[in-house]
Amino acid sequence: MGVESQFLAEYDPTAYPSVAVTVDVVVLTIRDGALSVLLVERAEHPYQGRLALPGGFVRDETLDEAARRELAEETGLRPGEDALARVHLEQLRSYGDPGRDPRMRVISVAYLGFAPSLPDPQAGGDAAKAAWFPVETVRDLAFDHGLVLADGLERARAKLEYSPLATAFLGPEFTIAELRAVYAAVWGEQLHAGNFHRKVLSVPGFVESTGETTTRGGERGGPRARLYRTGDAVLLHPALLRPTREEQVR
Amino acid sequence: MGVESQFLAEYDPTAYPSVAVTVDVVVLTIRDGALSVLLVERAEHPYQGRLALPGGFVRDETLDEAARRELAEETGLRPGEDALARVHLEQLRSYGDPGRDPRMRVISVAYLGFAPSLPDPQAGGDAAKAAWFPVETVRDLAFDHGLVLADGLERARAKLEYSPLATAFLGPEFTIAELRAVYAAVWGEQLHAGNFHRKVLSVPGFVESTGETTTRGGERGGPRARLYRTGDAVLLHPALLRPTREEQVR
DNA sequence: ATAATAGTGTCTTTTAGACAATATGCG
DNA sequence: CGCATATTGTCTAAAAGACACTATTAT
Repeated sequence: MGVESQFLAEYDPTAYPSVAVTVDVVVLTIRDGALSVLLVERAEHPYQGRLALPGGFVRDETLDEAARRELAEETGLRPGEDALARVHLEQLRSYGDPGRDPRMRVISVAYLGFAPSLPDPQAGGDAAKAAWFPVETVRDLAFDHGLVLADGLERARAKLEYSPLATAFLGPEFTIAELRAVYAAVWGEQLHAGNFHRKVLSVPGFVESTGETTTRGGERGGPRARLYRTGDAVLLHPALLRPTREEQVR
Repeated sequence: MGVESQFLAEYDPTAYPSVAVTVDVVVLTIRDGALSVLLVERAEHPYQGRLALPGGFVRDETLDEAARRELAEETGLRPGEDALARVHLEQLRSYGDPGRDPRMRVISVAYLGFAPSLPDPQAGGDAAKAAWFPVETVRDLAFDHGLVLADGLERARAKLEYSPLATAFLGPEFTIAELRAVYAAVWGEQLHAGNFHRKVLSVPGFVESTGETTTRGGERGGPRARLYRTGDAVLLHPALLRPTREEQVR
């Protein structure tokens, strides 16, 4: 018995109806100080006209490649472009409840992305209207994308605690104040400037100095700030914990 | 244009060849003090005779249900059984590289389980030989299951730090020493008894006293230990961090 | 000049971890 | 009895967090 026919014998199409696999991407960025997510307006049924996460079917490629391809298509960035390469992408989790898509059984592998400031999306080719939306204003997404977004936000908030990925929201050089603004936007909390500053510099490998400073002070005054780039740490130790949330413990 | 036909128009079978979706389960338990994983011997090609994670095709059910069903089938536990209900199961991540299964494109949604001591698996019905193996002895798994297992172990180790899930490896009542043995087995490190004891009791909601003690002391002497059950915390705060691994930070 | 901000200093509280001490109960 | 173990005590170091202070620069 050949491998193929044997497999098909095990694979009873009645018991296992055909399944589609898609990737959906939660790409986050900071725009005007607000944590924002890339959404597209659906052109077709179901959920026509509703906002949804960018995504599409997986082709003959890895899941990671599918996620990056979808991201490129929806942002209108060229695959080789530097800005695209600087987006951090990681798998979030998969969603496969029967009925989550009314058309057929669809398993969606969701990805989470952290992007530096990007140009406004160009509705490149077949892509529907895409735009950045502050996450606080988002509601009534298509499919179960509201749940996916919520899971992505929680992952992002947790990730900033123990990984240096906050720097993925910034350019190659940044000030401690800019880094603090990322944490404030993602966590939705103000952070104490002095303590944050000392803490960041005390974590080995989080950031390294460039030796340079900004060419001018802040908008409303203040000294020039030193510039840093991302260090070589992959884990923050000790971690930068969110302000105590005793309430959320139980 | 109907919803179905419209979908099919978008879904070009050339560009998107048919895909199978499976669940694979990394179930961990503590046996004789060693962290162990449930594996099955493959009866069929490919990888005939090799050990693999238990798993199978997703039917008309949620992914979570599929994982619990596969777990029940491979352990021989009845679906309604109490022991099965006490197994903690959570989604790990998905694996979908083209070529990871030589027969066709297979996307596998992996689950991670924490089980209390279970009876030896009964090769229930069509299930292949299943048994528990100490994770340290495992090698050469079928497919990419070695990678899946490694990811599951890392998740389990991290999870013990900030969640009370270590108690899922134990019965409903346990001593602090038993809990410490779980941490030692999963992390592969000895922990200081005195400091561990005080730390566990200091974390709000981690464990609560039953007021009872064991009926006799340890095998080789010592006083009777107090018994505890799992508390109502879902997050440990402050967390129980692994002994410093400065080395692994970069 | 005024106000805002970068960066540093100081102090208190919490937590981690090393180590010791005491009491209990098995063989 | 002798030893292993449960539990508690003590002390030190690391880290978190509150708050104050100085220097710098935009307006």
